[in-house]
Amino acid sequence: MALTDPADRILAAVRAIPRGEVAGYGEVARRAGLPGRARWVARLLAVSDDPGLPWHRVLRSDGRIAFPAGSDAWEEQARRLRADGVEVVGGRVRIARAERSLDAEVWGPG
DNA sequence: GCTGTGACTCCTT
DNA sequence: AAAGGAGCCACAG
Repeated sequence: MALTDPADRILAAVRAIPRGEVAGYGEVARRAGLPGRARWVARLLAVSDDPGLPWHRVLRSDGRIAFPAGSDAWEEQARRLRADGVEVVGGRVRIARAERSLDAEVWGPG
């Protein structure tokens, strides 16, 4: 019954994020087989006391840190990400690319 | 059991 | 790029 618990699957999905990479809350939820439960992912990370949990690799869907900019938690997450080799600029991770705007792809300077 | 809240996400201005 | 609004789910009062 270990991995049958949704919470365990979510935490497992977070631990599965390789060092140097990041994932969105919604993405983690999807990987755990729980689409639409991004908020639950966030809450689990908040209450989890597992020191080995790479919670800092989980970002918002737009590639930004979910904490208020400048807060202690925000600072620590940015620091941990840089320690992972992830480039953080202005609270945003360099990799994440919002390709949610299909119009820009079709009508923009494509 | 209803209400407010939040480490969320998507769509529309 | 940014802001407003609706939808969403788990939890505390």
